[in-house]
Amino acid sequence: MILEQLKKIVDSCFKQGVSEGKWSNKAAGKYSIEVPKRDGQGDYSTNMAMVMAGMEKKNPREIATALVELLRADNTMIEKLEIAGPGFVNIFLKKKVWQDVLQQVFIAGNDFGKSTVGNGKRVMVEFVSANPTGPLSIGHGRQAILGDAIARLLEATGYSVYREYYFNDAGRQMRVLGQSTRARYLELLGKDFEFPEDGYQGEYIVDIAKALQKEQGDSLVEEETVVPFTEKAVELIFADISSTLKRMGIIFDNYFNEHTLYDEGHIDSVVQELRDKGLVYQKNGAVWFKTTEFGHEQDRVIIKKTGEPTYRLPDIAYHREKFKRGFDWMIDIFGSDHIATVPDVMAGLKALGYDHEKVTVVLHQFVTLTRNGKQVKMSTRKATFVTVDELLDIVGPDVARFYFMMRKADSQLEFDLDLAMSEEKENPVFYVQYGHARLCSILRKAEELENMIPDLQKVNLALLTEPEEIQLLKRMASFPEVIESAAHDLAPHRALFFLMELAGDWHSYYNKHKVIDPEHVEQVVTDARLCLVKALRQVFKNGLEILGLTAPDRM
RNA sequence: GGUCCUGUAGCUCAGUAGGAUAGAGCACUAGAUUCCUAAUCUAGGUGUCGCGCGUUCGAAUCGCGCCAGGAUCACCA
Repeated sequence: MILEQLKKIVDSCFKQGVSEGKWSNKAAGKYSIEVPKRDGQGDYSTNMAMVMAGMEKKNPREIATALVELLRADNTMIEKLEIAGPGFVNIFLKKKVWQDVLQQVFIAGNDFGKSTVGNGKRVMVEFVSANPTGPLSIGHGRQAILGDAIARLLEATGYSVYREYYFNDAGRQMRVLGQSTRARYLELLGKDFEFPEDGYQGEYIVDIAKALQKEQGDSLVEEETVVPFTEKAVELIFADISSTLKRMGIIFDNYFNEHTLYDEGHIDSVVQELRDKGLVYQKNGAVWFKTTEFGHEQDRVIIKKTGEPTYRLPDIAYHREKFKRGFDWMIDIFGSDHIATVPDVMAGLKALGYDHEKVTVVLHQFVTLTRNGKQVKMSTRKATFVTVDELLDIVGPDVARFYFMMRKADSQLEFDLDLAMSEEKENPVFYVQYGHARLCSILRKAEELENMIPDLQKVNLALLTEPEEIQLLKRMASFPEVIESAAHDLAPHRALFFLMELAGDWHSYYNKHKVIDPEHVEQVVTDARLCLVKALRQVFKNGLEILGLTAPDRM
């Protein structure tokens, strides 16, 4: 907000310069205003003079001087101006500008940091989408948290968000699941059994078999089909998955079953439509989609010679349904192993006449687990993987969520179990949460002393002049921008880093300055600082909440 | 071989539309607590930003070419 105001001032000075013939309009929109890295270089700085220098063939410092003269006319925000380095104009703002941030925080309250830039646009975030063959693995965990955090950020910036989980409980994988379950069931009853070669070896299959035994006794021994086994397995695994998601605080608006696409004829109609457009042909008994028409290296099979579709076809049909359901924007969160499917789906959508740019795919890299400094080997087949549930048992939902959000999607994520389990010093989750708890503690103390939280209108905010206080005010002021940019770039980690930095500023301040200390701190200063504390608590609370983390009052 | 991602301090990683002397946490060392929670703070130092060339006032950031690691290239999903 402060940046926006300053931008207006700078822009109008730029225009004034144009109308006075000091420079041309060429640099419009090319220059920027940013926060300098180092102290002493102002609250903000602009590179306008340097951008212009190249275009106008003039000395940047001359332009900077002219710009400074124009900016000097402002007396609302600007305290001081300096020309530095190769031609930066450093802008120092009045302290009052920062002190007034507290007003904004109090007025906005729980909404501070949120915005309406999304303008109510309907966005679907599809994530997790694991088929019910077993418990959620660590990789799913990352995706679940990443997707949910992106959804939360979009909600915070004014989008209307719909969370969807796409799954398929049919096909070969389900047969194998049923066969595995039957084998375990027979094993439990001491009968002969044959475990499928590529069967699911996890302990959870045994649990499912036990549940079946409890409900059905030995009545399924003579069962010819695999159906009751598959059904039970799917039922229990799905219950397990949704309870894991619930533990992580994730609630989907809808679970979309691939079946729907067949039952309602969407698969057939996609094929028909592509056929009508001449983009489909028969070869070797299979049906091929001419993806080469869309710049791909080779065509792809969409219906096998067995008559079954490959995964591409339902994926395309599913995305078409998303469009038909009227979403303005569709975000898919996938693991990097899905990379090959993306171009095929996009080609399908293009072929069907949809604007594929409304689909954004976020691919995240893998997760590795380390423990005692060594990488934990994970294999689903051998069931040596760590499930999200087990992880939650070990570290709890806040820590799990925090760690999964700590890296940008493009980076591989190393999950250090030792660090995550630590309840002391080095755990960044507690560092941030402790910041909030400390603020609560001070406010409790204020109440105990019947000090009461002072009325903002009566407090003299001009008493907040310590460098650490200005730093905290600045940091708070940037919160809405951070949330907006994190949402825009679908990058929750950036909001998390903000909270860690805010916590750092706050812990330093806490150790250096007293808020409540009748002997050394004047009451009027305490009042002002209590306002600062209250506002800080609000920012911590909002930030933690937007990311789905809890904000404990005490620790 | 094609496509995508990654390569920044001993380790794990930030670095938003190219900006000034490249940052944080961990680890290591030494200190800080009569009083708002020491799950905290303060002070110590490290870098050919994988390599090379180019674009320009200016490159970790953009382009091209290499090198290394990961993912993926089914009539599996």
